[in-house]
Amino acid sequence: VLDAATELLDAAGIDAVTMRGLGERLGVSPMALYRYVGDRDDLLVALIDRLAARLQFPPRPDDPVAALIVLFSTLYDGLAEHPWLVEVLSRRRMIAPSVLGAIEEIHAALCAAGLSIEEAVQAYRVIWQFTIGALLVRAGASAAGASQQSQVRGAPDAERYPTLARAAAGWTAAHGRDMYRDDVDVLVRTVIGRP
Amino acid sequence: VLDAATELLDAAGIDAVTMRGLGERLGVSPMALYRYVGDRDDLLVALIDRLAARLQFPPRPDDPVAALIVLFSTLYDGLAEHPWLVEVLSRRRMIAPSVLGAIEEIHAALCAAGLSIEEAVQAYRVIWQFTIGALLVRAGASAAGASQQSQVRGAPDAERYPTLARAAAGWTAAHGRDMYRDDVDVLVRTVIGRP
DNA sequence: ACCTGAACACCGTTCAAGT
DNA sequence: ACCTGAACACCGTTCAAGT
Repeated sequence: VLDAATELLDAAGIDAVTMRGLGERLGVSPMALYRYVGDRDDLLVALIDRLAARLQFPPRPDDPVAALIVLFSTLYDGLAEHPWLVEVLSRRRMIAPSVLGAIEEIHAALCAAGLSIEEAVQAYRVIWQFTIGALLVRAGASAAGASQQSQVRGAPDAERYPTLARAAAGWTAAHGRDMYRDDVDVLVRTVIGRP
Repeated sequence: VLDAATELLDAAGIDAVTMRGLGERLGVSPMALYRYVGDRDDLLVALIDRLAARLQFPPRPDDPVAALIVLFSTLYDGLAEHPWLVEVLSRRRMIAPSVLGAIEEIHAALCAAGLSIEEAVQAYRVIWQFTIGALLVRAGASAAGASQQSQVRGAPDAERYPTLARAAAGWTAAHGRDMYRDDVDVLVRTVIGRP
């Protein structure tokens, strides 16, 4: 059912996952699929949950801060492979049941680090929204990729934007590399109040 | 040129902004538009820059922390009205030239608060990615809206997810309200190191 | 220069009809 | 129950042709 969709996705990308294309792959009319998924968006949501279920979390360190970084990094890395994912997430609110375990662990680690349950919820929301924003920025960056879309090339007009001009070096340094790991590190530490 | 697209967008939503629909509104063939935009995605990017240029920033307080909160909140509020925006951003890396002024001010305020230029860049990236993630989550939430998409309804299985069960109250509290202002507040303060 | 018509190669989805 | 054919109402985009 969804196996074929996953294969199709891995083989030909998200654009190939259409009702018609999937029907063809299964040797079946596109209409037959509507008995099983109801909707194309439904299909995509189910696909996301499948990808989430595939995530392999490495063993968690005892230190809550280190454990949090492992958990978030694994989520980020796993989702970063699929840029189309953020597009679906922007259309459908969803919490993939498959990641509930990880979310539980994150909350537990935040509490273990000394936060109250309310503080943990807020901290989780902040870091999660940061994570998903990082994914979105990354998706945009990879999509732009070879295409010379980077407006604001070189030093931004020092007259009008003096601080940005000074910051240009830092920007281009951040440009290529993926800064998620560093950023989530400072975020976790500051949120927990342990610099 | 883009005026018509903006009107169409405001009147009938992003789905109505198609080459064909826009051509019809202008009393012109869809093909004529390709002399002016090159691409549908191009059109959407230009539209985003237009929305960004429309943003009205209130006067900034002298206190850098307060100024940062005003700047980010205004960006957030302005972009939150257009959920389709994150979809475009996920496909195209872009920095709308119209918001460069705001970005400059943000960096300046971060430096004024005592951060080095490198720290300011990192702080900006973290808060910006958090902002865009908040927009994405919000877009998903509003899209789900009336449709009963909220899986994980009620208290999550206390057996398997004890911490989440304890957190349930905090979650449902956060559910309806928009927490951006509160969240960005703590984020700015912690990043600046002034609790 | 600027625009059009006709066509290509697709979509998702509905709905009545088949086995 | 499960599937199909044909059709509906669209898309973005190419390309040769018009004024």
